[in-house]
Amino acid sequence: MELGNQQAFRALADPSRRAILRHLAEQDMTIAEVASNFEMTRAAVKKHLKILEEGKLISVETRGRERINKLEPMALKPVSDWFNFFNQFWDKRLSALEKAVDTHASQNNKPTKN
Amino acid sequence: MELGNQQAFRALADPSRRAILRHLAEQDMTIAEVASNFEMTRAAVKKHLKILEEGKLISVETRGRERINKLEPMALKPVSDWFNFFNQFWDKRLSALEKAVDTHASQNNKPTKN
DNA sequence: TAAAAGAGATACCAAATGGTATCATATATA
DNA sequence: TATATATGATACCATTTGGTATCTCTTTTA
Repeated sequence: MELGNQQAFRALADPSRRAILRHLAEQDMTIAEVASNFEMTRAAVKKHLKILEEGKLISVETRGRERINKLEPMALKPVSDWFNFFNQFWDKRLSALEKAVDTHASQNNKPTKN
Repeated sequence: MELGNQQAFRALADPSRRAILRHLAEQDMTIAEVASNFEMTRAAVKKHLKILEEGKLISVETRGRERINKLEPMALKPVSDWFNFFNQFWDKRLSALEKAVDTHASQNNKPTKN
């Protein structure tokens, strides 16, 4: 039943790991390259990468002696979807919009700006 | 700098706490009421509620000897916004829509359905 | 007012977490 | 081939985490 992938939620709980994801959004990186952006040992970074991998938030491609870490953005979608449950509470605007687009409704019930 | 509220991310990392939020989305509850939905002691639930409160995901109103726990859905927005950074990778549709609404653009560049 | 109910506060515990240091292995490269 | 590079694998450590049990405090209520 468990919505949204627990391992992904867990991986996202740590600020260093979220920062790593932002870096990997820019470009694929080896472990050492990722580590160069942090004041942590390479071993610590590798642990974070492992947890990100367990959450399927990144994938790893071995190339020679290097491991290329690559963002897997689709894995974030189920997590993001978990939040959408709460859209009903904090922002009816977007969900109304989605519905409008999906049904090709006109802009009569235009949401209030901002 | 820290985007998206670390305390909220931390609070959301635990499945029990996410379940509590879903329950509180239905209705406000006392600690005992929340606890009745779980196979945990009331003390354990109270700890979870404390962490949710630290992440500002819930607020607490003391009423007599009871503490009414109430969902604060707005606190989820910054977290959800953090994910929107990654929209560019997995879903250009919604972000395009947001922009269209914010700028009052017409439906000329209507995003592809689904 | 005495008893029950709801919650707060500690103290404690096992396991997970985030980190380091060290040694081993595999792969390029001079 | 010898050496430097990139990573893997352990072992270890302090702190946090998720949980229980117990005792106290406050507020209802019989």
